[in-house]
Amino acid sequence: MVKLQKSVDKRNALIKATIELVNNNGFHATPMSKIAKMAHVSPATIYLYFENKQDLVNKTYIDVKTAYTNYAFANYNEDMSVKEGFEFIWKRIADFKLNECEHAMFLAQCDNSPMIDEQSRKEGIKHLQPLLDLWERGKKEGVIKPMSDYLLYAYAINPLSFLMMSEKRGAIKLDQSQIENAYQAAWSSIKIAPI
Amino acid sequence: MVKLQKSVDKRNALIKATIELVNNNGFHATPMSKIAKMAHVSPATIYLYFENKQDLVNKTYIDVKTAYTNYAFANYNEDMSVKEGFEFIWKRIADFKLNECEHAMFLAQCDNSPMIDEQSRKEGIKHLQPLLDLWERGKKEGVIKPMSDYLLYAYAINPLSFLMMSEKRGAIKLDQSQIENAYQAAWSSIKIAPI
DNA sequence: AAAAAAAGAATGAACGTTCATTTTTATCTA
DNA sequence: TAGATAAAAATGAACGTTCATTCTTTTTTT
Repeated sequence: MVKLQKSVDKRNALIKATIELVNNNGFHATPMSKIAKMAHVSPATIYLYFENKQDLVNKTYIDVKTAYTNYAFANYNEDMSVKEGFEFIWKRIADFKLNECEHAMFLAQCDNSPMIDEQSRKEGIKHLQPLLDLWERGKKEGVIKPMSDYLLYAYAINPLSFLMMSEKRGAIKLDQSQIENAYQAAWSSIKIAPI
Repeated sequence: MVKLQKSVDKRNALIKATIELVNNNGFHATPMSKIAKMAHVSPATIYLYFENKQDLVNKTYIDVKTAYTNYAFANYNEDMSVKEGFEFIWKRIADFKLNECEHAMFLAQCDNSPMIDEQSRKEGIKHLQPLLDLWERGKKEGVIKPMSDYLLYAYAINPLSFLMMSEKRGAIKLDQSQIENAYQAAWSSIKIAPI
């Protein structure tokens, strides 16, 4: 049997340090030496786990994006009605963005800067399929507005990133009632209004 | 009389170069030497116009943010009804984000990374007041949902940033009918639904 | 005892900023 | 107005530092 060479713990520590340092300083102001220090590892050791700095940050991005979508769709099943399913997924995503905000901040920074390879970006989008399927069904049933997935995402999901950043920056504090407001805003932006 | 020393053109060229290079490479991967080259100026000259690199990027941020809000509120007047006023401002902002996308991209990157001083960030928010006033009026009239300004902004305005980035990345192409869809989504997310 | 993993020190390139000098502009004088 | 002079603006080269990455050696594991 080919044993698991190299420790998974060390890799995780490196990913974790990368997230924290990039959140606070940005990609290019985060030296490998600091990442190494925070992960209690020699700079040279990083290169046993990752090809180079760009590879490290790409892999970190994919890791975090995967954690995000795994969280979002955990316990979701397709038997739910479109409205129920959307509320379920939306609230999971809200949970993730507001509780795991280190991860969410990292994604927000990656998604708005040229620091990630186009390929890793594409890789990260894949995992959103269940939500896109739900929307497709919603459009067929006449429950969801017949708009492109990007428009639906822009209004139903993406605002959570803005709210998370605002909260992280101390501009607002999101309590339960505001999250409920946000959900209602999200739903009313994409649902087809009753006549 | 103290004449206008130093050329305004040169300052503008530096700001323009900063926007373009930061958009393509990020703040820390944009060397002063490249900014200088693109502005047809010696590196040392930059320091006659700005204190240092951080100051240059802060000033650029404020410049662009000001241009953004100036554009958004040009020709707006408070006599309009809340619905009319919102549509007017929204469409101006959409115009700006989709046509002046170099500027909009720069703002999006600044707003999601630690590259800007907290103080310059605050400075940039100020100019949004007319929109906040409109929303205040809308809430009083029972036309706009009684939510915090951050929530309203998150759903009514911020999605345009996401759409602009997606278009810039080549993922979508926004035609007039999609912009109209986006407007309807924005409005339905914040308006109070008829009973 | 051999192989794999990890380490710290070393390397060369790139960066922000400053320095010494030159070029341009404005002011003054005859 | 022409020429001289001073001040301001601009420059290219240089400095000291920092960084990603590699090299050589040591430690750990098999």
